[in-house]
Amino acid sequence: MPELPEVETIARGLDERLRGDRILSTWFSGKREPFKTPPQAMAQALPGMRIERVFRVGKHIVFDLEPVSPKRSGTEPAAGALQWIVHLGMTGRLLIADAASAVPAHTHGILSLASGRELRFTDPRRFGRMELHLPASESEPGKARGFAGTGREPLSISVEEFTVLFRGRRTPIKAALLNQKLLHGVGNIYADESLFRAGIRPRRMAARLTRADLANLHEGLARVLREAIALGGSSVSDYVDATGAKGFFQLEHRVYLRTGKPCLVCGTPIRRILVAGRGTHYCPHCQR
DNA sequence: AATGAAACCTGACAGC
DNA sequence: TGCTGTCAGGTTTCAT
Repeated sequence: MPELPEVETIARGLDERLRGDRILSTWFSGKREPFKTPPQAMAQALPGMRIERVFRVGKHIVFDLEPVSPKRSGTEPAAGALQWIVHLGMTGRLLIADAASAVPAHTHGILSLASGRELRFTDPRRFGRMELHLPASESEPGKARGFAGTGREPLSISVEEFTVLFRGRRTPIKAALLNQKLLHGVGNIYADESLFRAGIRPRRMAARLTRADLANLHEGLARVLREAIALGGSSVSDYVDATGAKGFFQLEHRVYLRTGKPCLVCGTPIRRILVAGRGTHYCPHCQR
């Protein structure tokens, strides 16, 4: 369901409310789909851990966990530290609830916390995933210890590095934007919205974009993501953040789901086509 | 190597 | 009311 701005909003809300709380016990459904790490392994590793921090990497939500009584060694991560990673897929939700409240349908994971609350993972469509990320072994001291995601961060990559990502790619620019091994975090809404802001047609070959096109796209993408984060993300159907609040960026969409409606810049009806198997919205006049 | 289509799931909604 | 078809914010896998 969520893309970078929605995941960022959820992660911030979870960090604010869960930091310092402790996992007492867990429950995981028997369904196979939502687990990259077997539920038995998570049920064994998570109890007794304290939540140090919650943050976003690409479309992943990362929980930094440490044993409650860690053996510290200088500035190194505490012995036994690990990360719990959640990807929400299309319909996944992470909600904080009172332990006494009714458990919603399609709940696949529950962490019971020392505060008396529960962190619940629900996902009707089961495209979401949970996994454990263990720190790199001592034998690889140079390796990054934390979960790094699959690609580069759209909000911190330089325009030079951004340009290099798309060099020689004989694929529509929209497909390249959705490729999480290049940039991670961009999904269907923000691909369409950033291409509109950059004035680029979604089917243009990535390799044939000019430096100016790519500079516009780099800028347009960062701007649309920042604005969306500031408004708490886009609530297109039933998206809500960790506190149950809706976002407001859907009111700022200029092309996404506006098929047939007049372009807000030139009045030309917005067109819908299929690119990389995804519904794609653009203005045939403003985007070339 | 890289690209596109299909598959994985369920729910909401429009039209008949 | 109920059936059918379409669509959905994502990723992986399998043919080309």
